Amino acid sequence: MKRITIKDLSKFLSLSTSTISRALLHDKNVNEETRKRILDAAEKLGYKPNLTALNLQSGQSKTIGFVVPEMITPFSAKVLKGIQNILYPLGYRIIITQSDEDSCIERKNLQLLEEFNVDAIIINLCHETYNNDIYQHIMKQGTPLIFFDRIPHESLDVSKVIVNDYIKASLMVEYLIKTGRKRIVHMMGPATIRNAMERVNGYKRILMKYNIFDENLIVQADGMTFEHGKKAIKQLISKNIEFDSIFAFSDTLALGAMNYLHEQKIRIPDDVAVASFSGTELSSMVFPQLTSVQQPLEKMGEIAAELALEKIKNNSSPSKCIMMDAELIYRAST
Amino acid sequence: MKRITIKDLSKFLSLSTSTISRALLHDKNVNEETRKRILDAAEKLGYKPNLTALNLQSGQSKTIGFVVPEMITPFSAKVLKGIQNILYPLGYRIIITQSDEDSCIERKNLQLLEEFNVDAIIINLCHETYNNDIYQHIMKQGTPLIFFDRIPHESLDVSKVIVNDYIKASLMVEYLIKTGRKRIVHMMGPATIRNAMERVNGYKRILMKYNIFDENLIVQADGMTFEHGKKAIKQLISKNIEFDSIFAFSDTLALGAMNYLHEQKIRIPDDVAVASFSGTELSSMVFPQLTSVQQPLEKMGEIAAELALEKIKNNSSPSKCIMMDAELIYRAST
DNA sequence: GTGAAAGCGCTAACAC
DNA sequence: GTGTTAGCGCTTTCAC
Repeated sequence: MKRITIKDLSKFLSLSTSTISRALLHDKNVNEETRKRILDAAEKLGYKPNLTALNLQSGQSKTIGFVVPEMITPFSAKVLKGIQNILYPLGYRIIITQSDEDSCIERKNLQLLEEFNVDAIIINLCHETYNNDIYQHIMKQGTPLIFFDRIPHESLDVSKVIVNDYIKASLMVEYLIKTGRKRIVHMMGPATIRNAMERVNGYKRILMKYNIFDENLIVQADGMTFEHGKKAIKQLISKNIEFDSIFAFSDTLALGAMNYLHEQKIRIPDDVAVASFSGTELSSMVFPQLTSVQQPLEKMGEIAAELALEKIKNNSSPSKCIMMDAELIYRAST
Repeated sequence: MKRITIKDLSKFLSLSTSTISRALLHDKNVNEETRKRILDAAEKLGYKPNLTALNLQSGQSKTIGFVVPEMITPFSAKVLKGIQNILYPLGYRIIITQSDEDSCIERKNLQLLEEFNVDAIIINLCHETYNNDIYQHIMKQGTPLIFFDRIPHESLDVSKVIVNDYIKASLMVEYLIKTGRKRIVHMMGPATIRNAMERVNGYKRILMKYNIFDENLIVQADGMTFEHGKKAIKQLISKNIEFDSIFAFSDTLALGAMNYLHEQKIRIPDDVAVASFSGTELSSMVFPQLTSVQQPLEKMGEIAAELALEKIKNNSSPSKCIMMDAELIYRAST
């Protein structure tokens, strides 16, 4: 089923390919009559432009790389949706790679995207710093890098999309306090993730403000999975440290913790309230439904895509850091 | 940061572009000495082949479309992983589109993929039949269509990857009976999905075999979301129909049901056991962890990708229907 | 207002 | 064993 090309049209209409091209591009230098004939013929014969040829010509690959740490929660999928909203209508393809929270895989993914000659890369880091050399290498090649959610340290001059982790964590913790909780555990994410530090700092600030800070209430998950969350809370309990609530770095960690609490017949929220930070459907698919900081993920994807487009148009355009607002959603777990 | 091309190499080495090309392609018609010089230079200057040029040349887009009904559960992401395993190393891009369980969106997505001129499409249907015309249209264009999980009726001559829904549903239901359950509810998926019919038939067969079939125990969810599952079980309960277990069409529906049971303080599995059909991490992230039919999703993705490659190589190669084995995983919910 | 021709980066058929 | 050339589908000078 050979595709109709501009050449076919040119033969069919006994016109040069350039005229056809012009008509198709709405160039004014085409007789109205001719234009119509061409458009009709194109329609009738089912002409579709060959994107590959256009890309070769323009020197772009019209492909954007999207690098995410995981796709087990709907987090990345929602951001992806936003990116697609913006980029698909513009004819961009999106190549997705999953890093499985592993910096080595992330590294390989970035190399893969380099092979693919992507026009830009939108990325949510695994762990900060480990791959800094590659980020810089890629940028030096002239490929714009846009970060969202988990971003690297200031050192890199890149555009970013984030929420105010520090403030939102503070607000969530303060909310827990207002509902009468005093022994609030923070299940912290890996310290190599900048957001983990922001959130723990927000947490600390509030607990100190209310004079109820206790170092022992911070538990560090060794990783980002459900099992890590479960294990962390198990250890805490085995140490006989009392607590009446948990503020977790992510939905996944929170779910792990909740699962263990359930197993131990600890009631949520009666005995222990649970809150998290994320904003995916996951929070409302468990029991009890989870109170959490809801990030505007789809919107974040859209913004990230727009930042990418800006940089594609002009790579030396100034980098922006867009701070999005996030909403606290109160559900049954608190 | 202009990319190094074969022409640059040719100038740099004072050789023709064809010799360079040959060396790079490991063509034997190149002097060993020359070959080495070329490869060294390519390495040193950081030569990367321009995939767009290759694609234009070969007439392929080296792009595969992937159409899925949703990405809220990790289901599609796992299949995607399998597809990526096979296709990324071969230089294929994968374009993902999400249909949100809506046939209209699926339709638009398929049209989008047509614009992108993909070499093949791997698809998990929303609802059967509604878009049959488009499937046929696409195939007539010469674009291979590979179905997995939810497949269309026999009428289409396409390759497919599935599990034996009928048998596995039977086994799961039989397992529930063996654990002493007698009033087993089946929460059925939309009848427009072939698998829903297969699974309900498997369910029926076993209940009839044990002489405990009761029409009232089949509830039909109006859709595929968590809320649909919740609503369906709520209605059942409001009708005062007694039951001691649920076999749900999908994880998502099962979770909705579980949520409602929890709300009503109905104990799982003590009062009501719950089992589902799927095979994602979701089943082990809830409480109690969910017994389910675990499909080898990543493997299914790999097979689907291979089937796609077969068809790309030779579109008239015979269509295959690969039936994968699925495992019953017994967890705390039963 | 239209056509001829060059060129994007690469491969392959054809010379030599 | 190497070079020349054409061509993949398209846009875009440059002529006329």
